[in-house]
Amino acid sequence: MGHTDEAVTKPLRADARRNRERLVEVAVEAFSTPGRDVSLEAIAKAAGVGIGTLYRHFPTREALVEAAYRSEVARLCDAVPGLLENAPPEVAMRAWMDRFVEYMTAKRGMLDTLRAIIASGGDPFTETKGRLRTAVGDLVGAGAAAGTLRADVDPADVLAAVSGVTLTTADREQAGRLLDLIMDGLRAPGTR
Amino acid sequence: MGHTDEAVTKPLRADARRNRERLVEVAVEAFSTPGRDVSLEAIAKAAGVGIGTLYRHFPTREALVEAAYRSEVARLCDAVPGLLENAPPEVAMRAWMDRFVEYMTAKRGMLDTLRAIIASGGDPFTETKGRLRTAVGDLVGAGAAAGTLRADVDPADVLAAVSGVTLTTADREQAGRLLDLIMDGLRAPGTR
DNA sequence: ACCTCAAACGGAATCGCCTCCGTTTACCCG
DNA sequence: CGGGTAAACGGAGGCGATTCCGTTTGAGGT
Repeated sequence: MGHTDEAVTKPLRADARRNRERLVEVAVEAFSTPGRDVSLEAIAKAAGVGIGTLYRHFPTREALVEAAYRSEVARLCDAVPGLLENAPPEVAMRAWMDRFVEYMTAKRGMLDTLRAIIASGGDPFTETKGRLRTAVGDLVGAGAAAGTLRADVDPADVLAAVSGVTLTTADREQAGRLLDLIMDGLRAPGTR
Repeated sequence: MGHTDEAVTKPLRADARRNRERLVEVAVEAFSTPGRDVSLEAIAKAAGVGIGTLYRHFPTREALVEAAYRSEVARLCDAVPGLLENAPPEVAMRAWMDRFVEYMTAKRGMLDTLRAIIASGGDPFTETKGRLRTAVGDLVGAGAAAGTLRADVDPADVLAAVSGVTLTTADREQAGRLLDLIMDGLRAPGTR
């Protein structure tokens, strides 16, 4: 009755888990380059497994893309605690934004397939959106607690702003400048 | 100045036109059976042409489906004058409804691909809808002029009603009874 | 009637998707 | 520490899509 997935997932054999991870890893890499459409066989080979193995783990191309997508989101969100440990919140926030740009860039290569997933009834977004919101919320919260970031910021707004930057900017440099701009707006009054 | 397509279409060689027609014909037939997904090669063979010929005329599967769809609509609309010549308007209307049911049945087999066409930006409907409206309008007009059908009927409503019947009924017999019912509603007062 | 040539034809060849099944291997148990 | 077993592996094979190019043919000009 869970709403997200199965609590009864069997422990998966060691080699199986290894291969699955390997596949997602390669898939992220492969899908990140836009324009190139990679064959599943190529991904399997790059991951050092047979095509059959790929298909057992991901019965359809969509399943693989979705896994790759989720994996990227997870990496992004999991990075937050580490960033907060090693730097003051406002610096962590800025660093996280940079990662976000990378993440969105990767997503572009998957866009077509993600569209297909949506068209066929799936919804890869609602879950991941929640996770992202939480991640930003943690950063904002830490900054507010430290007094360096404004406390009245809606994480969703930050997300939207950063998304906008990645979608509209051409190169990294420009994106960096815009992110700096956003950061300025996030700082608590008097901490400029 | 046409808004629908190219006024500069070259006259197409005789054999080419023959083959194209043949292909559409076979495609309609093939797509009309739901569930069966026909290979393009099968269609080509059934039409007695090589696979290359099929691809030259219809570069993608979608192009073929759309052509088949348009062809069906055209057949349906073109039938109206003939029906009106050989029968009083209310009888012609009823006969046309029967044909409409057949047409919708055929469309079901194409539904998936039509969906795909829409998803990729195409719109196979607006044009055909207009043609259908005109066709029904002619039938209604003739009936009104003859005094056997109500004059205040919106063709779009008739279309909607008949569509509803085809979508909800299981067998021909039931559909026939419902169409009779609709016909009754269309008759001019006192002509029951 | 014949010639010419662009248009049209057809199908072999290539490629990716996906299935199926014989082989290998991790893990548990005595 | 073997031994058994179910899980996992891997790739050959079947199938459809799509391209490419050598061959055929309709149609206009002489």
